[in-house]
Amino acid sequence: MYAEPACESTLSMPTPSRWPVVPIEPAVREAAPRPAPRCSACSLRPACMPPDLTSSELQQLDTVVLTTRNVRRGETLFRAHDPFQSLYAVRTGSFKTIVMHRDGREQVTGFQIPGEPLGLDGVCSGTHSCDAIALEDSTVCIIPFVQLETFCRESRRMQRHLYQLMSGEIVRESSLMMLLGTMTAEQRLAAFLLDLAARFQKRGYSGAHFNLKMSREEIGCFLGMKLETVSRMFSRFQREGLVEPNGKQIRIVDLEGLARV
Amino acid sequence: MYAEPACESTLSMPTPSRWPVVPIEPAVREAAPRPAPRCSACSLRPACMPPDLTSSELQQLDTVVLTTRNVRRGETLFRAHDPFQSLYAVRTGSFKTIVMHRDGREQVTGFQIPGEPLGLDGVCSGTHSCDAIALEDSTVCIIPFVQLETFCRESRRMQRHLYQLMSGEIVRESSLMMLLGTMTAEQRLAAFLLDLAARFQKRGYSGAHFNLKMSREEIGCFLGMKLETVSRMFSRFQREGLVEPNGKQIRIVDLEGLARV
DNA sequence: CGGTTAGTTGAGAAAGCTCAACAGATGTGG
DNA sequence: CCACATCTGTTGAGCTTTCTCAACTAACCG
Repeated sequence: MYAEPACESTLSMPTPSRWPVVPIEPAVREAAPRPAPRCSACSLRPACMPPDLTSSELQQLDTVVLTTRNVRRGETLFRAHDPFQSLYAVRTGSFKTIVMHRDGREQVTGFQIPGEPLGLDGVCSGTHSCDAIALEDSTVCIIPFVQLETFCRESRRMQRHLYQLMSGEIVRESSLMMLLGTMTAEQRLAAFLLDLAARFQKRGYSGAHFNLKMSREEIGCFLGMKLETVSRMFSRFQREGLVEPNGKQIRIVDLEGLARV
Repeated sequence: MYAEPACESTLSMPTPSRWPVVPIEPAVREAAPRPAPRCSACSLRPACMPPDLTSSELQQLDTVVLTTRNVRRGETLFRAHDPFQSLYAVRTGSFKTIVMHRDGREQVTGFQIPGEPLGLDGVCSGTHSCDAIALEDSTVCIIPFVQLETFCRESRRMQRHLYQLMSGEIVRESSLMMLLGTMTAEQRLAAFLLDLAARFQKRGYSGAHFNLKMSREEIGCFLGMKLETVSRMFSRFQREGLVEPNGKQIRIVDLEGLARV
């Protein structure tokens, strides 16, 4: 999400569909799984898979991850209560995950950018517990869970990787709880921008200048505050010379200052 | 924690230590691992392990979980930055897990009662990311992670169980984020008491009458509010006839009312 | 080029925090 | 076993942060 890095644009180029029978029309192409460019050749593999797979493991991985799926902006990849079949890895674009209370209140529990996993919530009950919604036109790789389990019984590296992925999600959520439980609105937004900057940097994009794909309301819903407060905090950061916000374009001017907030 | 159920008291009876060499003295006995009563015979197994293990799987489980450890009230089972070696299952007593910010602010991320897991945060980086502190004198089973991984490659049931355990933790934390992000202080305390009641009921204790082992401050630190606010909310619930709090003794009078808050 | 949505800003209201006093419970040493 | 010190919990008063409601502007879309 956020940035539009030229270097990834090839990933979002439409691939000819080999989905059986179904005629290739926009409405269909959008929902239809399609052959995945192979993991073994994927530029996102370092972000997504263990670094040290052998070539035979890579080969087997290619037989597990066979398809991708396109999700248009605003559409759901899965919803709460959907049966859980597969994990997903964001390939292009970006998503938000939300949990909904019965009374309609919703909480954004995360934003996912390319290379990041989706669907881990579904393992425990066999049913998804949140909605995953595309923030822009996006693509995901589909990882059928039963096949992945089999693979993990045969490959220690892959087994360990999946455990680490899930544990990482647990740790990420703990620090989010810390954010929601102990920080002021100002500190939350600063922490959010710093986290974003770090994730971009890690992927080789600029950590200082990016493009938010989510609205002020979605940021607020993630950080536990109202959109007006988000907006005020952006203005405050601008006044203090920490950040140069221009709508969804964000330029971080003073990284250390932001960290000190 | 909370309740002192007579039915579990046998679990906390001291077992003769066979820890090699070390003389049996209080200071030592408290820290020393000791032989675990076997999983195959454990009354907590339904809460802790998959329900459908074969007898050969049970036998193998007994070779993985060989020891327990006692932790005195206020002491840590592990700390953030400790190397990760093992998962733990609470056997008797109760724990809190906390994440600490560099500036000293801390957030309680969970309370664990018998049958619940500890240490899943350590898998992702090989280092624990939180402190686990005993709320009362407690015992845990020690589950060496490398052996568990081996077991999971051999047993689908166990493999699936560990995935479910971790995913369950992810889902639990999401709903906590929802709580912290969208609810009022009153709603948070109500949700907390209801969650507690449900967990007790599930273990066969009274869901309507229990004994909190954590302080008002710890509750506040978990729910993202100050201890004074926790205390005021307890008083409010009492005035409204929902809960009969008597210090740490809690009696839930009107479960539906509490759910409606 | 209207109509709609997203973002900014202000003013007043409300929830929760801080500080402070006090009461009960708990623990400790004489 | 009591007296004293220390924690833990409760309650009140005033203050701060954030929310709510409202007006307005800019950007986007058909």
